Amino acid sequence: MTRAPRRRKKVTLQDVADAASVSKATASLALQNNPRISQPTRQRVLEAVESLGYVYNQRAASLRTQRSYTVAFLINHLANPFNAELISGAESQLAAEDFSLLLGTASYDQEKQARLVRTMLERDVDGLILSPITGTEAESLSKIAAYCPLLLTTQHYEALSIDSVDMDNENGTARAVEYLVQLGHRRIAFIGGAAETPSRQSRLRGYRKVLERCGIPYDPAICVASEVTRGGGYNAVQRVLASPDPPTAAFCYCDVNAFGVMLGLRAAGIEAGLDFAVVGFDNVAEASLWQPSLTTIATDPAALGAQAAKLMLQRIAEPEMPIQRVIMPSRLIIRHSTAPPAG
Amino acid sequence: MTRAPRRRKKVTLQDVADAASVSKATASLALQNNPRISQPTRQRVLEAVESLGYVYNQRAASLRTQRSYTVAFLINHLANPFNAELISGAESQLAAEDFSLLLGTASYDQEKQARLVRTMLERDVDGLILSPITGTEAESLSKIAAYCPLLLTTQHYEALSIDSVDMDNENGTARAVEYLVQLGHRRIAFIGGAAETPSRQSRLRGYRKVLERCGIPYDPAICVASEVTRGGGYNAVQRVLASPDPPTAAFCYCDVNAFGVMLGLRAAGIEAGLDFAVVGFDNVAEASLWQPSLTTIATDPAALGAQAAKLMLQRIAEPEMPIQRVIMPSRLIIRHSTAPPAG
DNA sequence: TTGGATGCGTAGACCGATTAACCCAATCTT
DNA sequence: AAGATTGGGTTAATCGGTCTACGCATCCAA
Repeated sequence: MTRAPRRRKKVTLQDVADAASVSKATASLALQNNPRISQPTRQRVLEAVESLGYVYNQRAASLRTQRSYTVAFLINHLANPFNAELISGAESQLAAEDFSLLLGTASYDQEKQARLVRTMLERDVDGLILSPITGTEAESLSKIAAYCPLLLTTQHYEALSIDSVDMDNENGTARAVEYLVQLGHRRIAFIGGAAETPSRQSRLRGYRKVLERCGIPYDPAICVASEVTRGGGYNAVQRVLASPDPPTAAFCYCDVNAFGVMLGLRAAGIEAGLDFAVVGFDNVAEASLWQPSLTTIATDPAALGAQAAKLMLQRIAEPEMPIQRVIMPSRLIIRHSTAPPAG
Repeated sequence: MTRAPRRRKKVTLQDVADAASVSKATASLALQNNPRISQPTRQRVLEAVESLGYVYNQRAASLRTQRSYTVAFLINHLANPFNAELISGAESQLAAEDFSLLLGTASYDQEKQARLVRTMLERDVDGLILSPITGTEAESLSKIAAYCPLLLTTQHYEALSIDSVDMDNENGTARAVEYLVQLGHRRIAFIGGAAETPSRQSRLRGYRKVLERCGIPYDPAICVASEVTRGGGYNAVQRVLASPDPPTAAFCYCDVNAFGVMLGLRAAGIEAGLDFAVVGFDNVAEASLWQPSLTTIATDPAALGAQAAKLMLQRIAEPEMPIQRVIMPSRLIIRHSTAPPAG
């Protein structure tokens, strides 16, 4: 196999200028289509660019212009399809405006997140979109926000005035629980989600609101937090089934928990969609493939990402604009894991 | 055009130097732990950094050092879980070496890919990892490679001497087909994959090698390409079933095609794993959830991405090192979609 | 006493763009 | 005809770092 081609020294704007027999300034202005440069001169510059194979150096330019046309996006874990879509939506939106996306994955590691934030600030990004690890302190977020445009997604902090784009946890959950009530359920469990996280609290709020509106008492005994895994759902459902007055339905914090719940039910001889109603949240791809297919709340993570990017671009263009909090709509998708109570 | 954003003026190294009553050069060297700077002086500089909240400007430095510590990774579509894992693996590897990853998604659009490549080169990345769109011309690739370190993944070009990291298409397929033969199958279809793509050709090569070795004739009538979607597999399997001597098993180009094949079989009253054996390729998350669960070739996309990143870092460190082609191993995962031929 | 070393910093030229300020004909005003 | 415009460019400062070459004490050996 041949060796790597020797990399030739890069062509700079000065080289272009020399080739076109103009000054560097003229070359620069010509490429910016500045009306001050006459058509024939511009033409000469463009020809020089072409013949020398000049590639614009955005990095050098940004030193002067103080704009990097780059936005960082930090998430926990890319293999999570929700996050993949989120990033994907953001990237498309950014690319459409000639921005690039610097990606960082923090892997649920507080320290790694901090290191990545640091790196991104050193990279001098125009903005930072963060899907913070649960447990990230508000103070460290406001420190970042003081330094560069910051936008939170997936988790927002009530107390901080920082741009955020989130899905509608509260109303989405409410819609799901309402549906269960409509089916005739009165004992509805709330299963899963890491305790104390803002997103679980929002969903719990939506859940309680509906109960209240329908005159159903709230019973902490059938509301149990868990790890956001199948195992978490599996264990949690066992617990609520063991309660003196077991539920006939469950709203699950997320689809993954819901899958665990369905497995846990089956282990207890109960079949979701027949003897018990299960609703999830997220509408991940597996939701429609599961047996029975999962009734769930669909959010649109790509739209969420796109919206986050759009808002960030606005913020960059207009730093003094008032803080915005965007809530993206969600909708109920009815499948086969839900049915009226047995009997 | 909006007016220039009023950014908080950032603290520069000069500010730090002033605060520590040293020159800019000294401040710079101190932060680099250069032995030329005495301990007390270094200490003063570090204190100034701390008290002023100085943030290093990697972008400015890179102008001088000609190293951006940034690698671009271009893929088609991030929502594809294979790609998500690929990127994820690469990002971790890069972050571990203090590099950042600029992400671009080309969305199967040749022109968009070209635009992204351009943008990345203008961003002055240290290297570019590309999972090229099928149909990308070799010539344009070598043009890129002449300009900046380039690494191909997912598709390689025999004729080009460019670093590449790929999964083992040929042997992986061979292993799968061997397994089918061991089960007793003699009529084995090859279904799916976009015609003429390098990766399909490699897999087809692996398939034919095994047939040859086992003295089974190759029959183009039961080897049909298709779109890389469920629908593609669905339609393709109908075609081979209609052949005069229909197969009893199928190797599918990828899991997604395999799912389509299973659906197509079911539509024809045939059940995979009972009357017919189906093998996929990729081992996507759904493969284990499907009914019946899918026997498939597992590749490890995260490891692939990590390896790509690792090789790129080597290449950046040593541009003249000989071109490398890495093939990542794959393994057969036996599940329930395969069984000996009926009867 | 003189000529190195040696230790610790600093001056200032870069890197590759952008852009404010200026310059010089040619043309227009009055 | 003198002064003001205007069109088309150029000069040189600037962005925020890095790094080579040099300066200046101090100390040591001969």
